[in-house]
Amino acid sequence: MKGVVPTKQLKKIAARRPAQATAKRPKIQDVAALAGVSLGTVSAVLNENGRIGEETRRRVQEAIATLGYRPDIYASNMARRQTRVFGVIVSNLQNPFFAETAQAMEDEAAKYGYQISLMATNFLPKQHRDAVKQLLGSRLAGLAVLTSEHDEVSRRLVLASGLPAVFLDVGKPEGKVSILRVDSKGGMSAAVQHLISLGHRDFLFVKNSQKGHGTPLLSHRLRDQGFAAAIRACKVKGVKAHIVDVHGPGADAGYKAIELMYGTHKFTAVIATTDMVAMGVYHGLHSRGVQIPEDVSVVGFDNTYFSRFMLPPLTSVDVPRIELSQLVVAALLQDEPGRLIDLETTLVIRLSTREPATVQSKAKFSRNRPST
Amino acid sequence: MKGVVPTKQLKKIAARRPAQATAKRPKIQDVAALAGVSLGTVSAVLNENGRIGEETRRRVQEAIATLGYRPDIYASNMARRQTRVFGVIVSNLQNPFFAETAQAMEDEAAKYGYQISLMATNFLPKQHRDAVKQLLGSRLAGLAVLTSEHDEVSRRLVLASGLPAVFLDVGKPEGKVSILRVDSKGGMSAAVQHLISLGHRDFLFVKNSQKGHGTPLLSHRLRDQGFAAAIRACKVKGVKAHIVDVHGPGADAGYKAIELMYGTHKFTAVIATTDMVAMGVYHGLHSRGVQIPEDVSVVGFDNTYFSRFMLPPLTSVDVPRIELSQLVVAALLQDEPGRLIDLETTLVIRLSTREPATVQSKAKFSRNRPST
DNA sequence: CCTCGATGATGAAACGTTTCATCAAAATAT
DNA sequence: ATATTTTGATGAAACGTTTCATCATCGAGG
Repeated sequence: MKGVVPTKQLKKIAARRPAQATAKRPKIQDVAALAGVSLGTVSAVLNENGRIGEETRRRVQEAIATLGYRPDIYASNMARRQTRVFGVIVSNLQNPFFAETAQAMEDEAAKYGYQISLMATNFLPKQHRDAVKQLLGSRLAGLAVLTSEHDEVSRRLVLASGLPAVFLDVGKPEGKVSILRVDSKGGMSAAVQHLISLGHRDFLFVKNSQKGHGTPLLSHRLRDQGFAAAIRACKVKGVKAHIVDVHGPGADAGYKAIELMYGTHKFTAVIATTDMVAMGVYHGLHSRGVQIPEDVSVVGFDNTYFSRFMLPPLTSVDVPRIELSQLVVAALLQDEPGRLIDLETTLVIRLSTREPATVQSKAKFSRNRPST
Repeated sequence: MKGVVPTKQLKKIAARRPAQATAKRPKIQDVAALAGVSLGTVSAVLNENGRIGEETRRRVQEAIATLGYRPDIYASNMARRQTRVFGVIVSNLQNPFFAETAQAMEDEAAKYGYQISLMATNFLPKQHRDAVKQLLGSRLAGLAVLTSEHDEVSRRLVLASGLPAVFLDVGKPEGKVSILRVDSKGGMSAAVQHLISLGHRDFLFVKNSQKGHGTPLLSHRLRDQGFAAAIRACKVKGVKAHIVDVHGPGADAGYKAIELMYGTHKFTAVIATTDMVAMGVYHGLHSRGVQIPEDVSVVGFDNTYFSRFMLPPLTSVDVPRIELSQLVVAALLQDEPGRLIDLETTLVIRLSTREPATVQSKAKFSRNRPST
């Protein structure tokens, strides 16, 4: 609130802001005139529809080039009653996974001349619904809901809009709504297998569901289920798992989880539902003097850019952002009945996982540490 | 490239995509009819310009409410020949500082009914220029260039456009271009003072300028200068500083910097030009068995959300994102001659800094560490 | 030579706003 | 009572595209 100009006054300015006398840009008319053709022809060339003769096309393109003409997307959108914008809803740009995904979506959409309108829900059901409403009200070409905390109301809004849409993880394809199913189960399974093969038997799984006001939100449900399934499916004797669910922003949740569980419960390996959560877990363990991976192994989920730089580098389940965005954009573009889209995950093993202490003592690993 | 539908085919679809038969929404006409007034009156009410009688305004607003009318921004933009969108250029969404700043900008702009069009340059001069061109070509209401790698060409493009703009750190106010000067000098000075008062004398400063093809880019120049100035200004005897400049993405650069300097140069404290870089520094030091802060202290710059969760939590210079976005948005809205805008920074002290080893041995600190 | 279909090109109408010159009515001054 | 100003409301024109029914041309088939 230190701004020089009070908010209220700015609001007035914002509303009245006069139309800028922009340096005038060429319009289709100009192109048409220069090329010696009609309006409609130029439009046809631009949009590659209709039939255009070879020679005409060349002339038009030449005219476009010499004038440096670029179509006015607002006029275009208005005439077509349909924008070239995909709405993208994410939970939280703070989380690098979403930041990276948003970036990937933008790049991918740009390939086809589409733009992205990005909204963050910050895990608040109200913001989520508002975002959906606002986006639906703006003539989008498609909507990608990349949060896993859905609410029924907004789901139905989207469905009713008839807009091509992609939801993450939750629900069934219906109308034009496709479901992108990240193979969380497979990822979790790989993580559990990996830890078990190292000799771990006592697990702590840290969930981070975000509680809405009324309905509990379904965030990361597939991951939770995947973990449970992996534990169940495991043939090895003596495997035990504690599950703890903490609310709040990712990293803080991880910290709290350790606060809650460490000391009172036995575990040699932690699986976090998110790299962010894993970060908090690191912090929690570290502040209790627990060494990773000597004392406790940790696995994350997302494989964000940062996981490489955590200390020690984090073993994490990779959710490929690039491919994800390709699949989503393709689905939105095609504008066909909703279907199920599957996305594979892979476990990336780094230094945060190794044999548990008991096993370790036999192997006698020792880390490169300076004599103090 | 695993998408089910080949890119080429998608491009065709993308171009031809038929106008969606959207559930038709009320237009101004409908509102006018219901309220029993004319088009222009409704428009006047909506934009709070012109003179409207009390009673009329009420009726119109009622009609708007009952119809659930929301103006079509595309038609509006077209008629006004001016959008309510601010262009925002950042370096890299991977970097949490930019992600958080982008979020803050979006929130702030939304308060005034404005939107954000976000572009990332990934430190590539070509992308930077392309972004500027594209944004300038789209009837923006203003442009914020929040990267510090400017290039002269795009600076002039912006200037020539006559658009209200804000640049970060570099250059002089001119035309409608304001300069937002983050007090990097003050921040650096605080960081250096802090370290010196702890007893440090041998510094390593890690720059991360991004080299363009032709011209070297000016990223973080103020921070570099701030560091140099702080060292120079310091009255204490025996202060020495090494400066190393590494290119590439932040965290990787930090790692490389340590690779280059550790062992061959003497330093007890590292100041990184960025939290991201600091992260890489952590990694580099750690992999050489160097303890933070026992052996080497580290200071970052930005104070991103993550710095709290690094191990140990990172001492960092805070650049307040919220206030930054308020200042920028205010400047863009006002649309007045460019001026100099100052933004304060503050040093946030966490656990990554303490007395250097020699001093420390006297004090006999010891960390809470479990007996292995 | 005539007809027909295919191919190319045309331009008027529509999209949903904002703007602005103009008008009507009411309030005020003369 | 008349002239003048103020206030409030009007609606046509413009914004820059896309769309689509229509027209012109040409080559082929009869």
